[in-house]
Amino acid sequence: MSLRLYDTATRQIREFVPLRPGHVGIYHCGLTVQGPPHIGHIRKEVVFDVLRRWLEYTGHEVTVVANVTDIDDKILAKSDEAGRPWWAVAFANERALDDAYEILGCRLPAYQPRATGHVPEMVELMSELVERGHAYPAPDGAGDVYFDVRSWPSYGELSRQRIEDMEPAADADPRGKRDPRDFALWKAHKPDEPATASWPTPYGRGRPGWHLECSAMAAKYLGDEFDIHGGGLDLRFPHHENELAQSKAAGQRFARLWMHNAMVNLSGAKMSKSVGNTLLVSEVVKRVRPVELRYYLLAAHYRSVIEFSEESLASDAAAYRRLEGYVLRADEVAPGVEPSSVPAAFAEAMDEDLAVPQALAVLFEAVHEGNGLLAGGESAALRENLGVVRAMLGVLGVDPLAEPWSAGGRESGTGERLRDVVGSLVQALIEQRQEARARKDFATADAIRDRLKAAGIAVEDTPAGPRWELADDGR
RNA sequence: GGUGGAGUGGCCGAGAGGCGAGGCAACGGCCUGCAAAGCCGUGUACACGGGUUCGAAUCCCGUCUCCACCUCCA
Repeated sequence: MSLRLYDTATRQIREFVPLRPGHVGIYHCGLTVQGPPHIGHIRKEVVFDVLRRWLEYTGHEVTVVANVTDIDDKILAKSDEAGRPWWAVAFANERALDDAYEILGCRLPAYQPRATGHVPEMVELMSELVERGHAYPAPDGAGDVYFDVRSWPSYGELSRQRIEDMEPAADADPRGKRDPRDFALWKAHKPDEPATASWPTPYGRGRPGWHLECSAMAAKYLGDEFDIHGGGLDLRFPHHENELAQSKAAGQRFARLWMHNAMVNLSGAKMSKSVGNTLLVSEVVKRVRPVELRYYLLAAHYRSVIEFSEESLASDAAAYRRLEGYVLRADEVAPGVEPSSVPAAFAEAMDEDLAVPQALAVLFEAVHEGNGLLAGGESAALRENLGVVRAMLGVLGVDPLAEPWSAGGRESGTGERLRDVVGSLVQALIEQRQEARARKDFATADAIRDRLKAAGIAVEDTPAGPRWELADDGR
């Protein structure tokens, strides 16, 4: 059994065969850093992080490249508004993206190339396209360079559209375009834009168009043919279509398989800045813990739309706590169990186009079994179950005993020393409560428990004695 | 207008001709001094109308509704 993935280009689930056995190269479009990431953006990161973990679990070495588009119209506009250099705006948002990666337990890509750091590669690619007759400088001499869509017969193959059916560009400013659908490889410098936002080319000064960036950087880091190109579904057209056309027209083979994750909707519409219905990662993480947000974003199949709601977020957070509760309790009873290996049914689900919902069903069944085992105390069966459960959680990146979730316990950012202090205070109170219970002074015992509860600490009595954890403090 | 996708129990969310995925919530019970957690049990759902079939949520035809892309967008 091996991995099968849905390929947007052929619209079918195909067996995934890496170009080089045991090695997988993935390029997915990162962000245009015009603002901090919202949960729609980060869904893509979580989806591709799970893919990467699954590939690694099944013995592949994975190279992930995710670009950072750090120059574009909106960044320049934001820069104007804020009175700060465009690169300062871009960098601040790039930082916010990296923070989001980290807080959600997504491992960083191997390379995060910035567009502005790869201008020579882009110019080279653009010149190649001009030489081959697939691109041309704007006849008005302004410095724009366009891709000639009519020169590339398979243009439209990725999104299955015929050029005739496409709506012509809305700006209605063809400026010498041979076809209104021709798109800009390079955008001429405009007098009102800062000089630092343009670079010299044989066709005049200007800055790169978005599509050209990805083609140039994918080839630089992954070669002229690589395994998987990913991104949000909204990028399929025009961005990925254009990338594909450019790279192929320049003689490259480019991506072997295209993967697109579905959107996160809010109030029935795609979460996006232009609609004004975004939920920033930094905001949502105040309502649920980061690991719960990660679980929420990965629990649905990656090709299904997530209609965001507070209710479903809370529901998934509760579901995750069930998984976590088992692992933490089992680890207390049977300490030191490391992740082992994943059950066959889990592997089959993951292999079938990352069927995470089905994989989760396998996981929940194992946890259910584990909870039963837990009642009997330490046992070989419990240890085995815990190892298997941890292996599954690890593939999804939500094992509470693994990095980064284990470090700060349930509350990320809680200092270790502070935890120790709180721990011993709580322990003292729990001992008092135990004494009260022993002499059947339940009023006192309950008062202590209520007091702790009010302080955000949940105490529960188990066959192995009382245990405590930080409560959900109503979030 | 073109290209795709979706409508599943109170909610979320898989599945894709025949055995009630899974989770959240709810209710009853067990356990508990009481709780919490857990365990046991309780729900016959697949937008609507036709059709095919021994059998349809799943296939076919029609209808309605919703979403994405065709403009910057994960």
